[in-house]
Amino acid sequence: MNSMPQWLSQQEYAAWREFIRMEEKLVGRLSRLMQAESSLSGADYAVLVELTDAPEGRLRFMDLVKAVEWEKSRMSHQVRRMTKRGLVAREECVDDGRGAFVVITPTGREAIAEAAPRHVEAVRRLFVEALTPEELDSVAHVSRRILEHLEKVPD
Amino acid sequence: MNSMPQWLSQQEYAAWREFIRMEEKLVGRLSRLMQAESSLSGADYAVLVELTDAPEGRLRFMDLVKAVEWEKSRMSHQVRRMTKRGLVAREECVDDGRGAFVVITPTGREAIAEAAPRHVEAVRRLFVEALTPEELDSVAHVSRRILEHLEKVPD
DNA sequence: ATCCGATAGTTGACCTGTCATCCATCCCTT
DNA sequence: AAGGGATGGATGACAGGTCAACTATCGGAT
Repeated sequence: MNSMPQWLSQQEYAAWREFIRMEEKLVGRLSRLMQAESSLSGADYAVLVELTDAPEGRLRFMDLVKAVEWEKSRMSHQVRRMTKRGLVAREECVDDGRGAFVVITPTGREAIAEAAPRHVEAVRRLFVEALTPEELDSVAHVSRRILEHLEKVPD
Repeated sequence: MNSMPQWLSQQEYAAWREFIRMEEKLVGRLSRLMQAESSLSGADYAVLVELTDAPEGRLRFMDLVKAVEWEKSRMSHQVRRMTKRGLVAREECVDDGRGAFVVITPTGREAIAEAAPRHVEAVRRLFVEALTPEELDSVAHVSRRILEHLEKVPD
């Protein structure tokens, strides 16, 4: 791709390349750490955090989907696997015959209570500690800019 | 996680949260775009770029692994799949009985020649165009900082 | 009352990546 | 020359995600 200067400037290409290398390494390493230390994946963690924050640890399936911004099929698979492991349970919804609730179980609460400190610690070690406060702000700012842009731009 | 202010400051948490949302959306969208437009995934693309840049489009398996910084088992699977699709071929290595070469095929060259412009265009639309030149520099800088830090920090 | 589009959620096939393990060859030491 | 650790690479089982279809219910218009 170095041989295609007409498409991306040196600067643009460098930014992209560094960014993509960084995110692969950072995310990869973090998820392996989580897997190893807590047997809770990032996906498990995200779901359990949402449920923990919800009243009675219970959320409508679709609300859960919206909260973590996944596709519903992904969530459906995820919930099935987590149910099998006893981390969450499904409940029927009286109001809406199509609906379902997802509830965190005691096992699930235990799991996230144990995982959370390690997870936060990993984020601190790998990410937060790499950067100065100014750089942290800069990450937040740039991330928001990209997110905004993604919402405006069509596929 | 809002309920654990002692672990990550507001600022630190905000930066992490925005970053991770952004990278999920950006990477997800880019890879779906690539899949749809060119039937070449990001992984396929990375491998073909490396091979294209190599003399005779040929690289030792392990050199390829190092070039893209993957695990070797990932590369092994990837090469098998790409071989099946005719994008690359394996060749024996005379010098080293254990060794193998991976070579890009004419089909592979065609594929990347067709995919490259679309890929670059997608990177431009989703990423480059979201940011000012200063912000691009900032991304590159922060990414490097994190990468350096990752190398220093043990698991 | 019924029809119909929208919403809720599931499922199965398929692709990608990880981990652990395995085998063969290489090369260094004795 | 013979071991033995390191290196090169393949493989199989598995978890995770995407896509496309499918089912079932809801709710508003007729």
